[in-house]
Order: sequence, then structure tokens, then C-alpha cells
Amino acid sequence: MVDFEKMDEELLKRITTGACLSITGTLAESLGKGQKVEVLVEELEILGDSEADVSKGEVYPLQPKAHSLEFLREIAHLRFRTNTFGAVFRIRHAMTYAMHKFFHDRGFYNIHTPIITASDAEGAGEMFRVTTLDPKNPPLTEDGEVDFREDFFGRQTNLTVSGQLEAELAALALGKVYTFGPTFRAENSNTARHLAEFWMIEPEVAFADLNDNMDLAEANLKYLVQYALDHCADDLAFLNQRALDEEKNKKKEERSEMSLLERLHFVVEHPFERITYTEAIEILEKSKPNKEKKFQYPIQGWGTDLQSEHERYLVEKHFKKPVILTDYPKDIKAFYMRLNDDGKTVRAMDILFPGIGEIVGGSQREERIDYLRKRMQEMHISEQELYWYLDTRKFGTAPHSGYGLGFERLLLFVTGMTNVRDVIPFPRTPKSADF
RNA sequence: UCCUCGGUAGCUCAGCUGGUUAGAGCACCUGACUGUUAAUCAGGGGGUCGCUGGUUCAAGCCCAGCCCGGGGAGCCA
Repeated sequence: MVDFEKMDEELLKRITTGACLSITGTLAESLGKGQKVEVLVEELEILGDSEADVSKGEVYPLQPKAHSLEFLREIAHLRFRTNTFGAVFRIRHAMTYAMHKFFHDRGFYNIHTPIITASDAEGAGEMFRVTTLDPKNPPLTEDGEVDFREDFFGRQTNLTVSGQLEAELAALALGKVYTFGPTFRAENSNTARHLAEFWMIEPEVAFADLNDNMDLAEANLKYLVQYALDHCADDLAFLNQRALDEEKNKKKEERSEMSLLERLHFVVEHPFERITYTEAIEILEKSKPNKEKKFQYPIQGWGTDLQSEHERYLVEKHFKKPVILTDYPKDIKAFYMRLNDDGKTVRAMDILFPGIGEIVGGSQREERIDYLRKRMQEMHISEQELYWYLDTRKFGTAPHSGYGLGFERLLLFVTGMTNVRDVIPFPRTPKSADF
């Protein structure tokens, strides 16, 4: 509250949207509506003018009005200043802290797995090459190929697509470990759920089977959601209202059945549904949309991977809660997953969340070296390159399990935002690495 | 990468079946006002209509290619 007669008019004029002020005054009961208290300004200093050069047609991009998230993404260096992104990134911090607390309180050790890696055999996705060679004039071998022996590490290296294999090494010594770090995928994925650089949490537990793994993951997700409810109430209330306002512009059938806060409470209060892939196929085959041919991809019987529309049906229509799908056919899963006694399925689990899809992917690992070698051969994965991984099976192996949790996908659920690009400060996506 | 919708002022958008000097609200500037809380009153400046090429007497509007963004799909976390 400024007394216009006591303040320098020129000074007041300089206060534009975005300016940084230092104010000294008296806190008093407010006469205005919509607020209880206000500061009666005695001293006012402008620490930082928000100086757009009007003669050049410049403007401070943030205006006192609602901006589209797409526009704010283009000015990611300034979007921290909006109340929406303030709330989102405070929650991101809280979730980071809560993640470490969850694992620490349960006796897990945090392992820093390498970001630059020489292995490219994991099959988790396309990798980014790391090199210091001159792209215009690389050293060549006699065969005319690029000679990576001349490269910085003396071999081809990439950015990691997963810390899992290294985490397994640690788990088979320390017992319970987890990683929490950046992960890179050079896939040309253009969706609201994928980033080229994202953060992943990968716990790995010795002597744990798939059931232990599911229990851990479910507890993990519920703990984080509960932590947000307990510690980020103001920001969640704001985001809840924001989402409700957004929904007003949508058609009735496109609106969600529950508000953000209702969804968070619901997840904490209800057990996740656990079913096998085989049971899921049966449900889908008998489902209404399948019989009425409403699915774009009709259920082709046992063996094929589920499409997004099938996962959404199970989670959003059939069970109406998070679903853990287990025991997938081995042919659609990674080489390190433990083979079941039926010889055709593996001890895999995916956790599917409403509106997000796969938020967790994990498995009980194949600890039996013969089975593991056989799978690697079938999938053309070099034993020489992964000798260090096989060594853990060779020398005193143990049953163990783990999973990967996509941090940004979790944040989508907790914040109610709908695009992963809006829950990471500086998103990296195909054709976009600004700031 | 595929399908689909879109790209008009700093932002959000309008622009009818192609037809004179391309509009609104907000923002910005000037002045007035001042118990104001995102939108007080009056006036003003501001647009190579994504880019390139084509059709036409005439293109913001039609056609082609490209670039960028949204939504959906695939890949996955």
C-alpha cells in the first residue's frame, strides 16, 4: 500500500511487471477486499528495474495474465517466475528429497552409476554418442572406419540409458541400493511423456523376488504422494484449482472424474490391482470395446504387447485404479528378466497409472547364469562386452529384483500437469535443447 | 518416425464462398484518475499474416515443399 503523496512519482513509474523491489513498512490490517493484511510502504528501493527497451519494441514477456504453457516453454528461463512453475518446481524438490528419504529410511544405499558408459547392449533405447573426435576429420582405421581407439576413452562411449546393470553389481554386495540420476535416450519420441534427458530412480534389492519388488514399488509411490499431500499442501491446492479452471474449457466427456487432490488421496488409500499379462489379455478379449471393435488394435491373442489404448482401458475403465501387470511373454521383454517355470513368460512388472501409462517398469532379474547366457545369445547380446555383468552370476549369485521409476512421470501425476516438458526446468526433446 | 490439427501485433485469438487502407482484448507508450489486489477512463504506437515457390486480374484465405508447435500413435521411464 503506497501513499502517492509521499512517494516519488518517477520512482513509482519505474515499477513495471517483473521489477525487483525492496520494501520497508508496517504490516497492517487491510481495508481492501480479498486480503487480510498489507504493508504500508515507508521506504521503497528498486533493486532491479524490469527494463524493456520500448524503442526497440521490447516487452517483458510475462504479463499479469494467464499464459499458455506452450508459450512459457519457449521462455523457460523466465517461467520459474510464474506461480504455476513455482509450485511445480517446489514440488519437484520435495519429491527429490522424499525419494532419498524413503530409501534411506529403509536401509538403501544411494549409488552413483556412470553417466558416460561404454556399454550399449542394454537395448533400452538409442544412445547419444560421447566423443571428442573432430567430426569433420576423424582418425580412420585401415578399413576406413572411424578409429575410436584414438577417441578420449580409447573406445566408443555413450550417455547412459539406465543405471540398472551397475546397480545390480552394487546390490549383490551392499544388499539394497538405488540410483537417482539423469538418463538419456536418443529416441525420436515426440510425446508428452518422453524426454531425451530425464531423471530415473532405479532401486535394486538382493534376495527380493517379484512380489517384494511390487510391494516396494507400491510403497514407494504411495510414500511420495503422501509426502506431497503432507508437505506441499499450498502448492497442491493451487495446482488443483488451476486444473479445475482448465477443465472448465473442456467438454464434459473430456473432463476427469476426479480432481487432482482426489486422485492423490485415492492412490494412497487403495491397493494397486495386481494381475498377470495373461489375465489382462483375457479381460481385454472379453471387454466391450474389443467385442464392439472399438480398439484401433484388436486383441490378437496371447503374445503381443499391449497398446496404450489397452493399458488405458484396464486402468481407467476396468479397474479404475493403478494396475501392476506381471509375467509378460519373454519375447517382448529385456534379456535380464527371470524366466518363469512355464518357459514362456518372465518375472516382469509394469505399473500403469491413470492418465500417464507406464510409470514403473521392473523385474526379478535372471540370476541363473545358464539361463542368462541363453537369453543373451537369443537376443544377440555380446557376452564379452557384458563379462562384468555375468561375473555377478558366476561368483556367488543371489536372487534379486529392481525397477525403474520415471521421475518426471511421477511428477505429472503429483502436479496434475499433462506434459513432462513442464515438470523439468529445461526440457531436452528432439530438435529442442535451448537454455 | 507416422496420423491429425494448427502457425495472423509482445500474449490470447477473430478474419465470411480469394476482392479496397488486416481487427479485438490484454500488454506497451502518453495523459487523467487513485484503497489499488490480472483487465479504471481517454488517446497512441505496433503486423514481411511461419518460410519458399506456384495458381490467379487479385492470396492471410487456394496448391506444393520445408520449418516449428499442440493432440494421438510407436519406442519406453
